[in-house]
Amino acid sequence: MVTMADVARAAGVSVMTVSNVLRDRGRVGEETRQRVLRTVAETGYAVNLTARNLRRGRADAVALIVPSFDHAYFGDLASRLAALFGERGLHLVVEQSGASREGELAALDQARLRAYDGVLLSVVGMTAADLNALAVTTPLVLLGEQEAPARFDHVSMANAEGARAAVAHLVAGGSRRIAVVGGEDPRGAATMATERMAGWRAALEGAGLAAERGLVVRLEAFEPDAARVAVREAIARDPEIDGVFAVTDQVAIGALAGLADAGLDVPGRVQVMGFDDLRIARHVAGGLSTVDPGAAWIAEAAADALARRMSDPDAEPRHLTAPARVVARRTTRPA
Amino acid sequence: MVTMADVARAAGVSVMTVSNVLRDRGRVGEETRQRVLRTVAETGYAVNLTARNLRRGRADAVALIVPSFDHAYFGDLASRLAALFGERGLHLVVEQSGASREGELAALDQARLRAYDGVLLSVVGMTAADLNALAVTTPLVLLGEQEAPARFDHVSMANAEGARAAVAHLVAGGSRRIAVVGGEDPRGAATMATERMAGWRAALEGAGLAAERGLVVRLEAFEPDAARVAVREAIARDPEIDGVFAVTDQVAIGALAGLADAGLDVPGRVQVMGFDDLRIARHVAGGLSTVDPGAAWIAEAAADALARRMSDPDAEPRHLTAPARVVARRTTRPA
DNA sequence: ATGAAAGCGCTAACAG
DNA sequence: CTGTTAGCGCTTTCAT
Repeated sequence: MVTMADVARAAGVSVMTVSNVLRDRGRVGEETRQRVLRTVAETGYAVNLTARNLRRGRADAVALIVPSFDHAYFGDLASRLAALFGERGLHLVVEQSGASREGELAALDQARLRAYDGVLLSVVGMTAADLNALAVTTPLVLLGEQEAPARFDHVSMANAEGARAAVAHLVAGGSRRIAVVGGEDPRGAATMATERMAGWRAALEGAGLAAERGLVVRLEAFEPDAARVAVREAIARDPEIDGVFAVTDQVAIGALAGLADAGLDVPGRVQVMGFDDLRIARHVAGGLSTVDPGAAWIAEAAADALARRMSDPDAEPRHLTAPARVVARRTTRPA
Repeated sequence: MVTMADVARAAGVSVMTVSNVLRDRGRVGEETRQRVLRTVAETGYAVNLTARNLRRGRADAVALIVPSFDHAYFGDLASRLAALFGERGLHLVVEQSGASREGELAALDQARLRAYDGVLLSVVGMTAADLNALAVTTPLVLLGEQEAPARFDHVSMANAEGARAAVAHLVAGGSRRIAVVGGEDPRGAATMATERMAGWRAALEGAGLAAERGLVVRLEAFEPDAARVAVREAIARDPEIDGVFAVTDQVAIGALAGLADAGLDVPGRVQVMGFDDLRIARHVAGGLSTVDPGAAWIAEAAADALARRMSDPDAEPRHLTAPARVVARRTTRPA
């Protein structure tokens, strides 16, 4: 491995001159500059960022920690954030926590985090207590879950309100027995699904309808396969179901497949609503009606919040919620 | 920021003892150990990985560089790889190159790469010449594209053969005018799309059908929106089209939407084939017929190849190709 | 069982 | 315009 000292020796200058040339700092004679550059090219030298970062005390990089790489929502978020941080001269790297409490705790390992100038954490498995116990010194912004300790910056989406509006839209379209597919968190924590289910309940109650337990379709995983099977079973159990609110678009896609399996027309016989407005949403089933959680808004708010926290560690923590919006397409009937 | 020296002072020991306790190395008395551990907890100390990595000369981390975070295929790949490397005690971080030649070149910045023990690069925009010019010292394994310089390890999928089999399946199902949606790379480089298109051509020729230029539907981006519009236009231009081979499932989903817009029955009037076998493939349009490119195989081969390269930098480069397999579902007719 | 010294590769600060 | 000195926080090596 060739070091800066090797380059310096080969070019007949000091390491400082090499360093200065490479960073365009200090005053370096044009001739010397060229010689150093030539030597760098000849030797194939590249700075050791680990050493540079250690010395400078920063990395010019931020991390996004997501529950799973394998989810369209996070892919989209990561893409947006990469662009946003890029504009600020910061590199974005993505790490996976595994969507479990243990995974998140491990991913939040102080040591790991300290290698970055800032961290965006998309919480899923951790409880409020876990978050409270977190002793992180790296600038950190929490994403996604509804509740977060006041001392953290937090950017969330309007899960409950978006879900309420979505279900209200189903009601307006004429559905009376609306199942919620996704169910609540087993631990009763304020997770995305729990919040969205609360919105479902609120909408039903607001319309004078009963939020019966039988209408709650629990899922082990928020994936199409599980949803497809579960919806088929739910329909078989309760043929009166005439509306489906899926807690995510992925779940909605599975639900649509399950309804198709059962030979039920959408939206004629059963209306379907998703949540997330994934890019493919407009292309499935003629256009999946869903809730736009404000992904662009969230990415910008998160990037701003982290930049702010990085420049001022003592700034007052901010809790921001993106506005959600119902996107009516073809799996629901016009009101 | 609390350092190891701070902890040592507070615990009344030397930094070496702290280091030894933290890494479970060396012989440390139980009493001392407890005292150090207590001090670590009290001070909230966490090792500085940047310093540790500099000293140790490794990071216990590998990077996966993908063209875009925002693509289901790469999300899936990243998930699989994270698990595979996790088993080997290596941390996986994902970076985005931006799917352009410039982006990839920037992402391949020697300096960045050297911060990892190994790198997996999913090539898209770079030409063979670019790859050849690459002077990387970090253990590197190339992924995805068909051609790669012999000196690199390379794991690819059977793009041409998979596409050939897919189109042969369309022919067997009775299609005679089969459009390929995705088109070739403008630069004529051996990209995924070009390879898959070559497979389309081979299948047609093998069946005695003409691979007319009019059957090639070019796309600016391999996304549903673009595909939907392009397919609508193609069908309007040539109503005889009775089969569609989409170069990716994402494109296929858009193509299906376009065919639905045009009121054409799938698979009765037009058969549709995708490529990738994304998880949602089985849930769209009753089940999208597609090509399984062997994602699991690829992830394992890539992880093995990189581990091997990391342990032996001089090992003979290997070029591996995953077997592809047609998955016939409901958007094609049985032969 | 514990500690002192040296140095990983780089850059800030200052000297010339 | 260029070079010297010091040290970022840690681990390796060797001594005690």
